[in-house]
This record gives sequence, C-alpha cells and structure tokens, in this order.
Amino acid sequence: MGDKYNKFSKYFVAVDCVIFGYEDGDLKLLLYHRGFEPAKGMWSLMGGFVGEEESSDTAARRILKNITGLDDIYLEQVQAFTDPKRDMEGRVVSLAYFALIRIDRHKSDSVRENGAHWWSLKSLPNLVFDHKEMVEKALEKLQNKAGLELVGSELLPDKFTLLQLRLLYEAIFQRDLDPGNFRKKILSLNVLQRLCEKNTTESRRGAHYFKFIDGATERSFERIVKI
Amino acid sequence: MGDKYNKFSKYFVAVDCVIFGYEDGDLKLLLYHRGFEPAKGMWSLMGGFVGEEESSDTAARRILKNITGLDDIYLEQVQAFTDPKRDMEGRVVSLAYFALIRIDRHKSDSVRENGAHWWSLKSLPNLVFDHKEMVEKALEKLQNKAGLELVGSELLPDKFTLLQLRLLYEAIFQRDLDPGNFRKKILSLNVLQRLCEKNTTESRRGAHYFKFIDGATERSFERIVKI
DNA sequence: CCAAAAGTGTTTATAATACACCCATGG
DNA sequence: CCATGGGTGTATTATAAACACTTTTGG
Repeated sequence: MGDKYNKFSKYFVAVDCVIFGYEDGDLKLLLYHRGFEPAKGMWSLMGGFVGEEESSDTAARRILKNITGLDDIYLEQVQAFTDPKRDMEGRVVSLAYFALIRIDRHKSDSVRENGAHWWSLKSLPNLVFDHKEMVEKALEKLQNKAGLELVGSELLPDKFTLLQLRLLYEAIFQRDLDPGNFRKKILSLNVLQRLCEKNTTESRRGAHYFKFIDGATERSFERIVKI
Repeated sequence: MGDKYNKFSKYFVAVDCVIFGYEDGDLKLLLYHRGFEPAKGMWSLMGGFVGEEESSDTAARRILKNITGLDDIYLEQVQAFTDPKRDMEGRVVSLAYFALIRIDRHKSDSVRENGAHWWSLKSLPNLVFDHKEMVEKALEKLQNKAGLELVGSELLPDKFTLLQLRLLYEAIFQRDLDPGNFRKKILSLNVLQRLCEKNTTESRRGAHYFKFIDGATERSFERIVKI
C-alpha cells in the first residue's frame, strides 16, 4: 500500500452488537459485564475491534459466533457512532449492528462464561458510553424490518403458535395488536404452514402450531404493521 | 488517553457524501473529478477524512461547506463501508452520507473550481471504489424519507408549483404519479401555502406558486407515497 | 360453570387508485 | 381551435381497525 493518506489520522474501529432474543413473551437483549477498563464492571453491548483482514460485517459475525456459538445469524448494520469523546480511552469509531437470535438455539454455557446475561428490553440496566442510543436506533430498525416482512423465523422456535407470534410483534412494537386482525393479516401472507400438532400449554382449547414454509419469500411486500 | 487498546489496529476513517440536487425536472448528483491518486481523474463522491476533533457528522458538514458554501444542509448518515480492499491505497473505513441541496442556492463557482459537476441520476458516469453502491443505498434512504414526509423544502426553490413538486417526487421514486391524486394528497397535509403569484412559464393557463408554511411540522405521519 | 384463548365473520372507516371532466391560454 | 397542464370531483377498490360471536377445555 502507498503513503498517499499519511498526513491523516487513524482511529480504532469497533463493532457493537445489539443482540435481540425472544423468550417468555419478552423481547430481550444480550448484554455483558465488561471485564476490562474503561467502564469495567458496567453493562455493555457485545463488541470488539475490526481486524485488519476483515470487514465490519465479518467482525460482527466473528464476535457473535464467539459468544453464542451460532453461525447463521441475521445481522444488519445500524449506523456509525463517531463522537470524538464517546470512548474515554481513545478515539474509537463504533459501528452498531443488530442481530436476531433464537435463544433456544444458542450455547447458553458459552454466554454465561462470558459474563453475559439476557435482559428484558423493558428493564435495561444503565449502559456504557452511547450504547443506549445504539439500542434505540437498533429497535427502530427492527420495527422497520418487522413492519415490512414477517420476522419470527429468526427469533421463534421452529414451531410456534400465532399467540406467540403476536406477542413477539407486540413486544417489538410495544403496543397491543388485535388478535383477530393480526391472525388474518399473517395468514394472508401465505408464508406460514399450519401443523397438525397443537400446543395445549398456553390455552385450554389448544392452539395449532405453525412453521415458516421453506423458501416462501418472506418479503411479502405488504405492510404487516402500519407505521 | 490510556493505552488499553494498543494491541488493536487503527484505520483511516473517511466520509463520502451523496449530494442530491434537483434542477430542470431532474434529480442530480454532485460528483467530482478526483485530482489525486488513487483513481486520479475518475469521478467520485465528495469525501474527506474525519479529523481528530470532529465527529463524522461534523466532517461531512465541513466538506459540504467547503464545496458549496452552504451551512444549513440536510444531512443523514447512510451506512459504513468497510471492505478491507475497498480503497487500494490503504485501509479506509468510509461512512456514506446523503445530503439534499438547493442547486439555486449553492456557490456554483466554488463547485466548478473544485472540478465538480452535477450529473443526472439517470446517466451517471462510472464511479470509483464502492461509490456506486453508496449512491444506491442513499437513494433508498431518500425514498424512505420522501415517502414519509414532504421533502422539497430542501431541494426546491422557495416558491414552486405542484407540477415541480410532483416531478421531483417522480424523479425520486422513478415512476409516474397521478397528477390529481398527488395534488390532493399533498394539499391534505396542510404544510403548503398557496401564493397569489402564478408561474406562467410552464403551462398556458399558469399554475399557482406554493411555499412551505414556516414551522409546519413537516413530518406528517401520513404516507405520501406507498412503498 | 366460567374464564381465557382459539378461531371466524361482519361492519365501518379510511386510504389508494383510476379516471372523467371542465378551465384557461399561448401558439 | 386545440394541445397542454391546472384544477376539481367521483367511483371503485383495497386496506386498516373495531368488534361480535362461537368454540373448546382445564380448573
């Protein structure tokens, strides 16, 4: 490489992952207890520095793999955070990502070893630096995505009831949705297949399980939740 | 500052601006002829490196001010481009921004001095590096914004006809819009004020000029163009 | 029996779309 | 007088939202 840019400054470049999971009717975030300075002992997003041979996407995947053991995680860039004073230990430009994780699949022991913990979105602890702002922007992005296509395959188990799917959407949009209208809307997308099996633990009558039809284009081009 | 991060690598951090303008019924991009290596002589977005005391937002504003002489430019971050090989001259992480410029206001002599030129979005030249991808992502963001709130005050002159506004929207969404329906939709937002003056140069009958009502919340919370 | 979710159907309100039609006027 | 955009009105269709009602079953 040449030296054309040598008069300009270089900075650390990090990624921070806003990791969404869904469990017990609650949208959750995977946070960890920082084991190093600065801000040692405080709660923070999962992050790390971008290596010389990798893009930020690759770095984010590497970090998620380390923590959760998962390879095929849905990942989307949120935005860059670049305030010169955002990290008191040095000039760090951080690229926020959001990830969707199926909690039932990830390696929970690896998560625990890393001092990580799932926190309900409704009661987050104080976060270091500008991580709270990252969470807010990531939630906006998630709402945007979920409003245009059916998420769920990235967050729910293989089979799930429409109640579970609706509760997920209510958690994402943080408001109630009409059960009847939601059911009709979702089924009209033709991306779910009803299974014969029923879930009898969450209602007396029992609700059919559904699964995503393989290969059904999830991007339905119809608005699922009006924004 | 400490030395906690010293084992990690540092990279150049740049911003590249996708500068939209509107003129003669055409959505245009301000590009410039690179005067330095690498890729000297090719067309490129306006860009520059982020300084030690500034955020990337500030850097983008500084660059836009240098080129156009304008201070109050609408600016939004698009996304980070981080491929390790995206710039052959060194590891440069670039943050793409999109800007909306009123061509009638900017300092055209300063633009010319910088070797810059307005190109119609319909016939762009080949761009260096990943700048074409930046333009595509920026247009997506612009469509998203324009679909949810009335842009125009950032791109059109102080007074304009509804024909001009519709042509702007058709340029942004790259499809035709029904004149009657567009008019009703726009006027129902109650953010435009009809002036007594008429424009008689673009139609025989003459069309009323409109202007944006000061302080009218532009974010109308109604969808202007369905996506 | 009753509460609670499952599942279906109906009604109303609102928004998107298509398009007809008259107006004004420069060439 | 006529082509062109200005401007208004209306019919049709699609979608969102509200909500009534019936079914099922464990406690």
